[in-house]
Amino acid sequence: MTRTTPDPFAVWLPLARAHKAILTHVEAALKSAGLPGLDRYDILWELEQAGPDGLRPFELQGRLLLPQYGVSRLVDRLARAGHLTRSACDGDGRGQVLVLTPEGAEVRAAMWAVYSAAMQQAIGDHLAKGEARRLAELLGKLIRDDDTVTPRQDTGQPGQSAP
Amino acid sequence: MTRTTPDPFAVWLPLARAHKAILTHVEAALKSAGLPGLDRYDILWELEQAGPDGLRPFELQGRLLLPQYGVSRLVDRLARAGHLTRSACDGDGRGQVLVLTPEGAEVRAAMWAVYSAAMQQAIGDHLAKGEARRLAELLGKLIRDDDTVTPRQDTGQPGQSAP
DNA sequence: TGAAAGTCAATGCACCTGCATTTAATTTCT
DNA sequence: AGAAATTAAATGCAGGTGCATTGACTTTCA
Repeated sequence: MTRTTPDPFAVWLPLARAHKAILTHVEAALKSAGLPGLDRYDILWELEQAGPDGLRPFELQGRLLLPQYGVSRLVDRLARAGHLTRSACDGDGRGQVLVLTPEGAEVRAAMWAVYSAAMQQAIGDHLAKGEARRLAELLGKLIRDDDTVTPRQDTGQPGQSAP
Repeated sequence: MTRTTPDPFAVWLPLARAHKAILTHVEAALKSAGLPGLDRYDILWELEQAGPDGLRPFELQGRLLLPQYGVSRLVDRLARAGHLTRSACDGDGRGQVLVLTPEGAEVRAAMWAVYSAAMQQAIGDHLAKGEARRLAELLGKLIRDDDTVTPRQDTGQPGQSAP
Protein backbone atom coordinates (compact mmCIF):
# COMPACT_ATOMS: atom_id res chain seq x y z
CA MET A 1 0.00 0.00 0.00
CA THR A 2 1.06 3.63 -0.53
CA ARG A 3 1.05 5.84 2.50
CA THR A 4 -1.09 8.93 1.99
CA THR A 5 0.49 12.31 2.51
CA PRO A 6 -1.22 15.55 3.47
CA ASP A 7 -2.22 18.23 1.01
CA PRO A 8 0.77 20.57 1.08
CA PHE A 9 -1.35 23.60 0.22
CA ALA A 10 -3.44 23.16 3.32
CA VAL A 11 -0.21 24.06 5.11
CA TRP A 12 1.35 26.46 2.63
CA LEU A 13 -1.54 28.86 2.35
CA PRO A 14 -1.85 29.61 6.05
CA LEU A 15 1.93 29.56 6.39
CA ALA A 16 2.39 32.16 3.69
CA ARG A 17 -0.43 34.28 5.05
CA ALA A 18 0.79 34.12 8.62
CA HIS A 19 4.28 35.04 7.51
CA LYS A 20 3.02 37.99 5.55
CA ALA A 21 0.71 39.16 8.31
CA ILE A 22 3.44 39.12 10.93
CA LEU A 23 6.00 40.77 8.70
CA THR A 24 3.58 43.47 7.66
CA HIS A 25 2.66 44.14 11.26
CA VAL A 26 6.25 44.43 12.43
CA GLU A 27 7.45 46.51 9.50
CA ALA A 28 4.56 48.87 9.95
CA ALA A 29 5.41 49.30 13.61
CA LEU A 30 9.04 50.06 12.81
CA LYS A 31 8.16 52.46 10.07
CA SER A 32 5.66 54.35 12.17
CA ALA A 33 8.35 54.71 14.82
CA GLY A 34 10.64 56.22 12.18
CA LEU A 35 13.04 53.31 12.42
CA PRO A 36 14.83 51.30 9.72
CA GLY A 37 13.27 48.16 8.31
CA LEU A 38 13.82 44.70 9.68
CA ASP A 39 16.53 43.88 7.17
CA ARG A 40 18.90 46.13 9.08
CA TYR A 41 18.20 44.69 12.48
CA ASP A 42 20.14 41.48 12.29
CA ILE A 43 23.30 43.05 11.03
CA LEU A 44 23.24 45.64 13.80
CA TRP A 45 22.70 42.88 16.28
CA GLU A 46 25.57 40.80 14.99
CA LEU A 47 27.90 43.75 15.09
CA GLU A 48 26.81 44.58 18.59
CA GLN A 49 27.61 41.05 19.65
CA ALA A 50 30.97 41.25 17.96
CA GLY A 51 31.95 44.25 20.04
CA PRO A 52 34.76 46.70 19.29
CA ASP A 53 36.75 44.18 17.27
CA GLY A 54 33.99 44.16 14.71
CA LEU A 55 33.39 41.66 11.97
CA ARG A 56 34.45 41.13 8.40
CA PRO A 57 31.74 41.26 5.74
CA PHE A 58 32.22 37.62 4.86
CA GLU A 59 31.67 36.64 8.49
CA LEU A 60 28.43 38.57 8.44
CA GLN A 61 27.48 36.77 5.30
CA GLY A 62 27.77 33.44 7.05
CA ARG A 63 25.68 34.58 9.97
CA LEU A 64 22.97 36.39 8.03
CA LEU A 65 22.36 33.99 5.15
CA LEU A 66 22.64 36.79 2.66
CA PRO A 67 24.41 36.64 -0.67
CA GLN A 68 27.77 38.32 -0.90
CA TYR A 69 26.51 41.30 -2.83
CA GLY A 70 23.62 41.62 -0.44
CA VAL A 71 25.96 42.09 2.47
CA SER A 72 28.10 44.46 0.47
CA ARG A 73 25.19 46.74 -0.24
CA LEU A 74 23.56 46.46 3.14
CA VAL A 75 26.86 47.41 4.74
CA ASP A 76 27.14 50.30 2.37
CA ARG A 77 23.74 51.66 3.37
CA LEU A 78 24.44 51.20 7.05
CA ALA A 79 27.76 52.98 6.67
CA ARG A 80 26.13 55.89 4.88
CA ALA A 81 23.57 56.06 7.67
CA GLY A 82 26.38 56.27 10.20
CA HIS A 83 25.40 53.06 11.92
CA LEU A 84 28.71 51.35 11.31
CA THR A 85 32.26 52.16 10.29
CA ARG A 86 34.32 50.43 7.65
CA SER A 87 38.07 50.37 8.10
CA ALA A 88 40.90 48.66 6.37
CA CYS A 89 41.72 45.27 7.70
CA ASP A 90 45.32 44.81 8.66
CA GLY A 91 46.57 41.39 7.81
CA ASP A 92 44.33 41.12 4.79
CA GLY A 93 44.50 43.86 2.23
CA ARG A 94 41.35 42.72 0.47
CA GLY A 95 39.12 42.96 3.44
CA GLN A 96 37.67 45.47 5.83
CA VAL A 97 36.50 45.49 9.38
CA LEU A 98 33.02 46.61 10.32
CA VAL A 99 32.36 48.10 13.71
CA LEU A 100 29.07 49.32 15.12
CA THR A 101 28.93 53.01 15.99
CA PRO A 102 27.24 54.30 19.14
CA GLU A 103 24.44 55.63 16.94
CA GLY A 104 24.08 52.20 15.44
CA ALA A 105 23.76 50.70 18.88
CA GLU A 106 21.14 53.25 19.84
CA VAL A 107 19.13 52.53 16.75
CA ARG A 108 19.30 48.83 17.36
CA ALA A 109 18.08 49.24 20.91
CA ALA A 110 15.21 51.42 19.77
CA MET A 111 14.33 48.90 17.10
CA TRP A 112 14.37 46.09 19.59
CA ALA A 113 11.78 47.76 21.77
CA VAL A 114 9.40 48.16 18.85
CA TYR A 115 10.27 44.90 17.19
CA SER A 116 9.79 42.70 20.21
CA ALA A 117 6.56 44.39 21.19
CA ALA A 118 5.18 43.97 17.69
CA MET A 119 6.14 40.31 17.63
CA GLN A 120 4.49 39.82 20.95
CA GLN A 121 1.28 41.29 19.56
CA ALA A 122 1.45 39.37 16.33
CA ILE A 123 2.36 36.01 17.80
CA GLY A 124 2.44 35.82 21.57
CA ASP A 125 -1.02 37.25 22.02
CA HIS A 126 -2.54 34.66 19.71
CA LEU A 127 -1.04 31.49 21.11
CA ALA A 128 -0.92 29.71 24.42
CA LYS A 129 2.46 28.49 25.52
CA GLY A 130 1.79 24.90 24.59
CA GLU A 131 0.49 25.92 21.19
CA ALA A 132 3.57 27.97 20.51
CA ARG A 133 5.83 25.14 21.47
CA ARG A 134 4.00 22.71 19.23
CA LEU A 135 3.93 25.16 16.35
CA ALA A 136 7.66 25.76 16.57
CA GLU A 137 8.23 22.06 16.63
CA LEU A 138 6.11 21.39 13.57
CA LEU A 139 7.69 24.24 11.65
CA GLY A 140 11.07 22.78 12.47
CA LYS A 141 10.18 19.74 10.43
CA LEU A 142 9.87 21.90 7.35
CA ILE A 143 13.29 23.47 7.56
CA ARG A 144 15.73 22.01 5.13
CA ASP A 145 19.15 21.34 6.57
CA ASP A 146 21.10 23.05 3.85
CA ASP A 147 20.49 26.65 4.84
CA THR A 148 21.61 26.56 8.40
CA VAL A 149 23.59 29.33 10.01
CA THR A 150 26.70 29.07 12.05
CA PRO A 151 25.37 28.77 15.60
CA ARG A 152 25.98 31.57 18.02
CA GLN A 153 25.53 32.01 21.78
CA ASP A 154 21.95 32.81 22.65
CA THR A 155 21.74 36.13 24.39
CA GLY A 156 18.10 36.85 24.28
CA GLN A 157 17.69 39.25 21.38
CA PRO A 158 17.56 37.09 18.32
CA GLY A 159 19.04 37.64 14.96
CA GLN A 160 17.91 35.76 11.86
CA SER A 161 14.63 37.51 11.98
CA ALA A 162 14.55 39.15 8.61
CA PRO A 163 12.37 37.90 5.78
CA MET B 1 -1.94 37.36 38.32
CA THR B 2 -0.65 37.95 34.82
CA ARG B 3 -0.94 35.12 32.38
CA THR B 4 2.42 34.30 30.83
CA THR B 5 2.72 34.30 27.05
CA PRO B 6 5.13 32.37 24.87
CA ASP B 7 8.33 33.80 23.47
CA PRO B 8 7.24 35.02 20.03
CA PHE B 9 10.68 34.48 18.54
CA ALA B 10 10.60 30.81 19.34
CA VAL B 11 7.82 30.76 16.74
CA TRP B 12 9.00 33.50 14.40
CA LEU B 13 12.43 32.12 13.70
CA PRO B 14 11.31 28.70 12.51
CA LEU B 15 8.34 30.25 10.74
CA ALA B 16 10.52 32.61 8.75
CA ARG B 17 13.00 29.88 7.98
CA ALA B 18 10.39 27.37 6.91
CA HIS B 19 8.79 29.99 4.69
CA LYS B 20 12.07 30.82 3.08
CA ALA B 21 13.07 27.20 2.62
CA ILE B 22 9.82 26.28 0.92
CA LEU B 23 9.77 29.33 -1.28
CA THR B 24 13.36 28.83 -2.33
CA HIS B 25 12.70 25.22 -3.15
CA VAL B 26 9.64 25.96 -5.25
CA GLU B 27 11.12 28.93 -7.06
CA ALA B 28 14.21 26.92 -7.90
CA ALA B 29 12.08 24.14 -9.32
CA LEU B 30 10.14 26.57 -11.49
CA LYS B 31 13.24 28.34 -12.67
CA SER B 32 15.02 25.14 -13.57
CA ALA B 33 11.97 24.16 -15.58
CA GLY B 34 12.22 27.45 -17.47
CA LEU B 35 8.92 28.65 -16.05
CA PRO B 36 7.90 32.03 -14.62
CA GLY B 37 8.20 32.73 -10.93
CA LEU B 38 5.48 32.06 -8.42
CA ASP B 39 4.23 35.62 -8.46
CA ARG B 40 2.69 34.99 -11.84
CA TYR B 41 0.91 31.80 -10.90
CA ASP B 42 -1.98 33.16 -8.93
CA ILE B 43 -2.98 35.71 -11.49
CA LEU B 44 -2.98 33.10 -14.23
CA TRP B 45 -5.07 30.87 -12.05
CA GLU B 46 -7.59 33.57 -11.28
CA LEU B 47 -7.95 34.43 -14.91
CA GLU B 48 -8.37 30.80 -15.81
CA GLN B 49 -11.18 30.53 -13.28
CA ALA B 50 -12.78 33.66 -14.65
CA GLY B 51 -13.03 32.13 -18.09
CA PRO B 52 -13.58 34.03 -21.35
CA ASP B 53 -15.34 36.93 -19.66
CA GLY B 54 -12.10 37.77 -17.93
CA LEU B 55 -11.58 40.00 -14.97
CA ARG B 56 -10.97 43.65 -14.31
CA PRO B 57 -7.64 44.59 -12.72
CA PHE B 58 -9.33 45.84 -9.58
CA GLU B 59 -11.09 42.50 -9.15
CA LEU B 60 -7.73 40.80 -9.38
CA GLN B 61 -6.42 43.19 -6.79
CA GLY B 62 -9.04 42.03 -4.34
CA ARG B 63 -8.30 38.38 -4.95
CA LEU B 64 -4.52 38.60 -4.95
CA LEU B 65 -3.91 40.95 -2.06
CA LEU B 66 -1.60 43.05 -4.16
CA PRO B 67 -1.43 46.82 -4.19
CA GLN B 68 -3.02 48.57 -7.14
CA TYR B 69 0.27 49.39 -8.83
CA GLY B 70 1.44 45.87 -8.23
CA VAL B 71 -1.43 44.49 -10.24
CA SER B 72 -0.94 47.13 -12.90
CA ARG B 73 2.65 46.13 -13.44
CA LEU B 74 2.16 42.41 -13.10
CA VAL B 75 -0.59 42.59 -15.71
CA ASP B 76 1.71 44.59 -17.93
CA ARG B 77 4.42 41.93 -17.76
CA LEU B 78 1.95 39.12 -18.38
CA ALA B 79 0.53 40.99 -21.33
CA ARG B 80 3.98 41.51 -22.82
CA ALA B 81 4.66 37.82 -22.33
CA GLY B 82 1.50 37.03 -24.25
CA HIS B 83 -0.13 35.29 -21.33
CA LEU B 84 -3.14 37.56 -21.21
CA THR B 85 -4.89 40.16 -23.33
CA ARG B 86 -6.03 43.58 -22.26
CA SER B 87 -9.05 45.05 -23.97
CA ALA B 88 -11.17 48.10 -23.43
CA CYS B 89 -14.06 47.60 -21.11
CA ASP B 90 -17.39 48.61 -22.51
CA GLY B 91 -19.56 50.18 -19.92
CA ASP B 92 -16.62 51.71 -18.10
CA GLY B 93 -14.22 53.81 -20.11
CA ARG B 94 -11.63 53.83 -17.34
CA GLY B 95 -11.23 50.14 -17.11
CA GLN B 96 -10.06 47.18 -19.07
CA VAL B 97 -10.84 43.52 -19.23
CA LEU B 98 -8.15 40.91 -18.82
CA VAL B 99 -8.52 37.53 -20.47
CA LEU B 100 -6.16 34.60 -20.32
CA THR B 101 -4.67 33.51 -23.64
CA PRO B 102 -4.28 29.85 -24.59
CA GLU B 103 -0.51 30.27 -24.08
CA GLY B 104 -1.21 31.64 -20.64
CA ALA B 105 -3.30 28.60 -19.83
CA GLU B 106 -0.58 26.29 -21.05
CA VAL B 107 2.01 28.01 -18.94
CA ARG B 108 -0.20 27.84 -15.90
CA ALA B 109 -0.75 24.13 -16.38
CA ALA B 110 2.98 23.53 -16.79
CA MET B 111 3.63 25.58 -13.68
CA TRP B 112 1.08 23.65 -11.71
CA ALA B 113 2.81 20.37 -12.38
CA VAL B 114 6.13 21.68 -11.11
CA TYR B 115 4.67 23.79 -8.37
CA SER B 116 2.54 21.09 -6.79
CA ALA B 117 5.31 18.52 -6.97
CA ALA B 118 7.76 20.90 -5.33
CA MET B 119 5.28 21.70 -2.58
CA GLN B 120 4.72 18.04 -2.00
CA GLN B 121 8.43 17.56 -1.55
CA ALA B 122 8.90 20.60 0.64
CA ILE B 123 5.88 20.03 2.86
CA GLY B 124 4.00 16.82 2.30
CA ASP B 125 7.04 14.62 2.59
CA HIS B 126 7.97 16.08 5.95
CA LEU B 127 4.66 15.85 7.78
CA ALA B 128 2.18 13.19 8.67
CA LYS B 129 -1.44 14.00 7.97
CA GLY B 130 -2.27 14.76 11.55
CA GLU B 131 0.77 17.00 11.89
CA ALA B 132 -0.18 18.92 8.79
CA ARG B 133 -3.69 19.44 10.05
CA ARG B 134 -2.48 20.67 13.41
CA LEU B 135 0.11 22.93 11.82
CA ALA B 136 -2.46 24.50 9.54
CA GLU B 137 -4.74 25.04 12.48
CA LEU B 138 -2.07 26.72 14.59
CA LEU B 139 -0.96 28.93 11.72
CA GLY B 140 -4.54 30.00 11.27
CA LYS B 141 -4.44 31.58 14.71
CA LEU B 142 -1.72 33.94 13.52
CA ILE B 143 -3.58 35.30 10.54
CA ARG B 144 -4.94 38.74 11.11
CA ASP B 145 -8.47 39.25 9.93
CA ASP B 146 -7.81 42.46 8.05
CA ASP B 147 -6.03 40.96 5.08
CA THR B 148 -8.57 38.43 4.02
CA VAL B 149 -9.39 37.76 0.41
CA THR B 150 -12.76 37.60 -1.16
CA PRO B 151 -13.61 33.91 -0.96
CA ARG B 152 -13.83 31.88 -4.11
CA GLN B 153 -15.06 28.43 -4.96
CA ASP B 154 -12.46 25.81 -4.18
CA THR B 155 -11.51 23.94 -7.29
CA GLY B 156 -8.41 22.15 -6.21
CA GLN B 157 -5.55 24.21 -7.58
CA PRO B 158 -5.05 26.95 -5.06
CA GLY B 159 -4.26 30.55 -5.60
CA GLN B 160 -2.92 32.82 -2.87
CA SER B 161 0.30 31.02 -2.93
CA ALA B 162 2.73 33.76 -3.78
CA PRO B 163 5.14 35.26 -1.24
C1' DT C 1 -26.88 70.42 -15.60
C1' DG C 2 -22.50 70.90 -13.97
C1' DA C 3 -19.18 71.15 -10.22
C1' DA C 4 -17.18 68.22 -6.69
C1' DA C 5 -15.95 63.83 -5.21
C1' DG C 6 -14.79 59.24 -6.09
C1' DT C 7 -12.88 55.31 -8.71
C1' DC C 8 -9.81 52.80 -12.21
C1' DA C 9 -5.47 52.39 -13.81
C1' DA C 10 -0.73 54.01 -15.11
C1' DT C 11 3.66 56.06 -14.06
C1' DG C 12 7.96 58.91 -12.36
C1' DC C 13 11.12 58.37 -8.84
C1' DA C 14 13.97 56.31 -5.53
C1' DC C 15 15.57 52.32 -3.88
C1' DC C 16 16.39 47.16 -3.56
C1' DT C 17 17.61 42.60 -5.58
C1' DG C 18 19.71 38.94 -8.50
C1' DC C 19 23.15 37.73 -11.72
C1' DA C 20 27.38 38.06 -13.72
C1' DT C 21 31.59 40.20 -13.85
C1' DT C 22 35.50 42.84 -12.16
C1' DT C 23 39.25 44.34 -9.17
C1' DA C 24 42.45 43.38 -5.99
C1' DA C 25 44.75 40.74 -2.68
C1' DT C 26 46.12 36.19 -0.96
C1' DT C 27 47.14 31.24 -1.01
C1' DT C 28 48.73 27.18 -3.35
C1' DC C 29 51.71 24.68 -6.09
C1' DT C 30 55.64 23.67 -8.98
C1' DA D 1 60.13 33.00 -6.88
C1' DG D 2 56.39 33.09 -10.05
C1' DA D 3 52.30 31.39 -12.37
C1' DA D 4 47.75 29.64 -11.33
C1' DA D 5 43.98 29.23 -8.44
C1' DT D 6 41.26 31.01 -4.73
C1' DT D 7 39.06 34.41 -1.87
C1' DA D 8 37.22 39.28 -0.46
C1' DA D 9 34.45 42.73 -1.83
C1' DA D 10 32.33 45.99 -5.20
C1' DT D 11 29.58 47.07 -9.20
C1' DG D 12 27.01 47.49 -13.96
C1' DC D 13 22.83 46.08 -15.60
C1' DA D 14 18.17 44.57 -15.83
C1' DG D 15 14.38 44.18 -13.47
C1' DG D 16 11.09 44.45 -9.31
C1' DT D 17 8.69 47.31 -5.44
C1' DG D 18 6.75 51.14 -2.65
C1' DC D 19 5.07 55.71 -2.57
C1' DA D 20 2.97 59.48 -4.27
C1' DT D 21 0.91 61.53 -8.05
C1' DT D 22 -1.56 61.94 -12.37
C1' DG D 23 -4.97 61.31 -16.07
C1' DA D 24 -9.10 59.83 -17.38
C1' DC D 25 -13.60 58.58 -16.64
C1' DT D 26 -17.88 58.04 -13.60
C1' DT D 27 -20.96 58.95 -9.83
C1' DT D 28 -23.07 62.04 -6.66
C1' DC D 29 -25.63 65.76 -5.55
C1' DA D 30 -26.78 70.77 -5.05
